Amino acid sequence: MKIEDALKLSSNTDLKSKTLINLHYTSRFFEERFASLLKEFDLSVPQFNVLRILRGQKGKPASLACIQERMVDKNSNTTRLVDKLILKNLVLRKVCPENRRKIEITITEQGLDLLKTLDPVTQKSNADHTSALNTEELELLNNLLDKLKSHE
Amino acid sequence: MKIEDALKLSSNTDLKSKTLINLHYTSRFFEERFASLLKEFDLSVPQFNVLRILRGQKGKPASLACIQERMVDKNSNTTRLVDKLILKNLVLRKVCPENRRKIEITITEQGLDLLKTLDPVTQKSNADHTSALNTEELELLNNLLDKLKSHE
DNA sequence: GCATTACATTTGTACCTACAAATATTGTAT
DNA sequence: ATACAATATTTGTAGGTACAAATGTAATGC
Repeated sequence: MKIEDALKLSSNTDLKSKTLINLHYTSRFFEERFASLLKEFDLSVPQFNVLRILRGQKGKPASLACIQERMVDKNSNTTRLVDKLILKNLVLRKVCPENRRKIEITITEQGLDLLKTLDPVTQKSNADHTSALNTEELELLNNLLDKLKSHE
Repeated sequence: MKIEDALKLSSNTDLKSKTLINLHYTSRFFEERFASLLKEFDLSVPQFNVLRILRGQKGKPASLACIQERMVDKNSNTTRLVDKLILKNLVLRKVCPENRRKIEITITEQGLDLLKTLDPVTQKSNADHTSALNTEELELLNNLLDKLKSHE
């Protein structure tokens, strides 16, 4: 469905504005679906992202700043996200002994298990959500998005 | 900048997942910038969208359900968004006389004036944000986004 | 050493989002 | 007419986002 029909956009909405609205709307469309999938596992999208980043550390602990840098939503309040994950026993937090300003966060066995359960689920969901585009189109879309971000 | 570098994605992230992450990240990237622009005018993005929808009504009042249907963020709590706009004298709310379940919302002169001030500002911002793509690429991007949403 | 600055995180506040339950009004079936 | 369902909005609650101020720790200059 074209974005102008989905949101009944005025016919004189210019192409540049329409593209940004379409980007926003399309993104939210899939985020919502992904969020409702994760909800069955009592996880929010940013919480899931924190876990994924921690797994990527392969045992090496991560500081809050390090997590934040790699989050899709850069402005998430990482302190409070980690608080929630600690309550669920999915991550551990301890003060870095070398630099007590820093916090060392690691994923627990339970967190790794949860991700292991989620792997096939999220993969299937992502494949399903992108099923309308073939490989070539997906690469094209990625390139256009990367180029769009490169504006000065 | 490629998304895998921006977020230091694992090299074995599949194309489908990468595309959805890129979509999410790119969208947030521009939403943030747009939000900080609107902030100078003491408006949030959803508040701005409500005003724009009301202007599109050309005097005809809109119900909350009607606004909601046309919002980019469908899950905004329109009642509370409208509350905030009323406090700023940008919209009016009254009960529909034919159907007292419905609420009729209209934009005030002050709201129209604000949008008039914002028009050149947002247009310039949108043009700036999309400056990295030419018309052909923008149309291609729109088509890919529309196609992506059409998945079954 | 002591003040100053920089760094890393935490806390506070206002707003937004997601969703379920509650309220009020209208329409419908019998 | 009354009960029941449908519609439209409101309210409550738990999380998330944005941003500024506060806290605690480490590094630097004198």
